Amino acid sequence: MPSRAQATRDRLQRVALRLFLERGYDATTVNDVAEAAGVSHMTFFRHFPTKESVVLDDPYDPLIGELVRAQPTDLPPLERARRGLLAAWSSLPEPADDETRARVRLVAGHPGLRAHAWENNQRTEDLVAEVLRDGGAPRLEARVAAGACLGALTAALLDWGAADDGPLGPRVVAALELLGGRR
Amino acid sequence: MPSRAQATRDRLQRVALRLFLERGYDATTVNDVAEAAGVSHMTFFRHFPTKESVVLDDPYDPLIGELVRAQPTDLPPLERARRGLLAAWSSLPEPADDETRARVRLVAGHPGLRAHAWENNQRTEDLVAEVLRDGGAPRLEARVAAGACLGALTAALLDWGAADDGPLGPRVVAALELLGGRR
DNA sequence: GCTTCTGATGTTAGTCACTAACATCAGCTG
DNA sequence: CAGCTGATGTTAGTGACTAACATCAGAAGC
Repeated sequence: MPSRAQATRDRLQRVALRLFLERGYDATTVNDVAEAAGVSHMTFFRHFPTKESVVLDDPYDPLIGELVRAQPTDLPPLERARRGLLAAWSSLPEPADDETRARVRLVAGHPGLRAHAWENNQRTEDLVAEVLRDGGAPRLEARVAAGACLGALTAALLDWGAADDGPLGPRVVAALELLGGRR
Repeated sequence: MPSRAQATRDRLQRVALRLFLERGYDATTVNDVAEAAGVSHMTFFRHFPTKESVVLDDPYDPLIGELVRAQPTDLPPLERARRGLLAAWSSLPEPADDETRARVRLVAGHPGLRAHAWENNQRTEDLVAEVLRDGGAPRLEARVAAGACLGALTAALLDWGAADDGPLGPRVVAALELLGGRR
């Protein structure tokens, strides 16, 4: 991980977020970002495969997979997914700073970005569904459980982004609790 | 609904699906589709706002909103959403023909298309969440219920698309049943 | 210090989705 | 047949993204 490249990458990301917030995402071209960061647009694309990807990072999949797998297989799949995601959440550092909220809002307010964010989510969902299937769940049930839990997680994140106050954690926990089978 | 325009639209959609299946989505340009349909690329974009939209139609939102709203407000939001979506489903014609399955597969196999399909889904989700809030549900709970139900629906659709046999309807019903609070 | 090698970056010239402005053409109405 | 209107074509863009090739900065070895 050479440091010059890493510095350029960080600079691009920082500058991009700032410009997107200032001028709006669509009104900011990749060229604007590159120029403001003092590089050419090619350098931008060497660090980020798409304009959207500069806003969206999501490296948590492996951890989630592990922790869902660690839940007892005699639970119903929905419950297993739920507990696994709760466990994953509680083992992560709270990333709920203001910059993250700004990022969530940026994404929430832009259909294209929302769609891309959902792609990440979908990858996680596929992973969770696969783990559930390995634990013996029928395919449909595995997918539904994964879809419902990830849907709830996303809802919590968007809800937190739209709110002005309060930490993310409790919302995530509350969202997953709501799937917990009380009626 | 003038008939010439409608005919052109239908032709574009038919030709597009055929070419996408034959050559792949990315390898087919909008110009290819337009040319094969005997029109210019501008005509394509007059009928479909994006290349992706020619594959994705989704006019069911208003019905879903109505039917969720029609469920008793003294039910928990998740249950209300669940029953409303079940009602909406059972009042729709079964669209589960081979062409639809081909379409679902096309979408499932292409990240960009999946993302766009999710946008439609998100619109529906927002609508359902809003209806639930109108019925007195707290914001987070409304979003979670909507997210979980729509996630389950999508899972059912993808599951059906990936399978070789069987109708869609029962899968949808089964998916929503799985959210029905048994543990 | 100088060469050399390599990874980071720049330049240039594309393709393709998508848009705006304006021209034209087909079919219907009077 | 004149005229109107909606469907379509033409042209000329912008902007995301890619490929090919050139260059430049810094570390490694001499």
